[in-house]
Amino acid sequence: MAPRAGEVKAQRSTPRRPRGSLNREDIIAAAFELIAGEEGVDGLSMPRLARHLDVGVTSLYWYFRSKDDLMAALTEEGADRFYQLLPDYRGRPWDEHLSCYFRDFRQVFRDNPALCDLIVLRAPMQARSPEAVRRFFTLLEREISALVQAGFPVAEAVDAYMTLSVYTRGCVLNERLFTAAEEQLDRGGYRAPRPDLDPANLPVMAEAARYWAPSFATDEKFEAGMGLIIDGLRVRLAQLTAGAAQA
Amino acid sequence: MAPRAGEVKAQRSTPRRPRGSLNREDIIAAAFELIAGEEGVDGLSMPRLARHLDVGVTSLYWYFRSKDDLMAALTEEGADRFYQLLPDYRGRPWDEHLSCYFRDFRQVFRDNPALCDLIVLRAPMQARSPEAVRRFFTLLEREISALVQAGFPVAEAVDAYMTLSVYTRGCVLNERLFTAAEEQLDRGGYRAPRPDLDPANLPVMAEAARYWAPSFATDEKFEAGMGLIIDGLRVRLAQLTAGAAQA
DNA sequence: ACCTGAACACCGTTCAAGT
DNA sequence: ACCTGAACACCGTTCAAGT
Repeated sequence: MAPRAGEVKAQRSTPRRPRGSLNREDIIAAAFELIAGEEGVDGLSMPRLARHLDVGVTSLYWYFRSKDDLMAALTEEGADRFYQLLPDYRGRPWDEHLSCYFRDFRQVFRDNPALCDLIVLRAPMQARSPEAVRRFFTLLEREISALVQAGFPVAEAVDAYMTLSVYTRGCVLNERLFTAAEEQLDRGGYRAPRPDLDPANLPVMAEAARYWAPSFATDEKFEAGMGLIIDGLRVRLAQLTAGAAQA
Repeated sequence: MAPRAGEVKAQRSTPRRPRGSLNREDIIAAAFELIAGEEGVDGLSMPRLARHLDVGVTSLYWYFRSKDDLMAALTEEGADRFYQLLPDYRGRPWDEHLSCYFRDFRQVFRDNPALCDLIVLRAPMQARSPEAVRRFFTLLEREISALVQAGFPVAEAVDAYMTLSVYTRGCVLNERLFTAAEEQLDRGGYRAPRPDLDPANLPVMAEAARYWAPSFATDEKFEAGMGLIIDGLRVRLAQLTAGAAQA
């Protein structure tokens, strides 16, 4: 069937790329440009990426077996970028070190939604290459050593770091889902009115509504939770040093 | 173009459904059957759902404006199911109450991956109907009242609950991503060998590897983190009662 | 009022080429 | 060795009907 007049098949503008003009790194870089934009990680598609690179869609499949394969590479690159954005707070007291570090940890994800989607929402560690894992462990070495120097045994230092990491990513996830839903509601979704909390049936929640932060997303709420965990760590450390003094 | 012999257009088996034979609840129930199965939430599609119901795809659009609309309904129903699976631990000491409650909180999500995907990965509260929010607040009233009775001011009780909730969902997310990635690797993905941690460069991590739990997914690790948070709460409570005794 | 298939734009992926 | 379009199965959604 002949195309109707004015019917233009979506197609590449240039006739053909020379042979060496494409490579893995350029594709990954272009993908990061796309996901950093309006459409985000969800808006990334192979056709869109090909268009952005002015390449035939199928050319991408020479460098990546599948979209999953590409996503794994993006996740890996994203994780590296993330580690490099975390400052080094060594030298401060251990509790101050921790709160500064995880405050920034959270802030980096808030500033980079694409990084958040890549790492918090889909990057378990075993999906990464040996080099990426090594870089990850190097970061952990730095952070966990600081706790060991403060007096924590290695096992407890690991638990401490992981607890704060899990908590922080939980906060980030909460906030990310919250803002995503807000955007969707703004784009014409039905927004239900807040139900009024009857103080007769729900006396505590009626009062709690005054302190309520949707999605636990404020700096204050994050700090409150982090403070609880660090207080717990202070207790442990006190027990440990007391035990050591006794022995 | 006439279809080739043996070419069968995927189509409904029965000729046409009577007029009142479909409704919102049946569609939601069928969707839950599908997402509870092998394919999970990601495998849910409008055509698949229609096939499962033996209905024309477009019939679904009479009851749900869009797939997003359907997903919101599933999330809402899922949240209700989740609340009902949480047992009531009132009457126990506040710290025991909390640890039992959040231990179950985590276990429910581990037992129901579909519920986890629906609620942990995409259900911020403001996407829910007034009734669902009311039911949610009713649960919170029960849980937070227990903390208030133990001596926490309302604001701190809310923070305590939310901190544990965020931490627990962080653990659940971690584990969910981990198992999803494992499955993908088992389905023929390339699995990189663990890098060996050179004790010369990474002395602490080399020792930590012995205590390492991938994805913080063991019961032990979960309990360790929860214990830290509850220890932090004990500190607060002690400060509060000391302050009250002084006044 | 409720159910329907045809049709459209989009997606991921395979394949059989071209250079 | 690298790049390509045609083609396929699938998806979400709209529309103009049928009953």
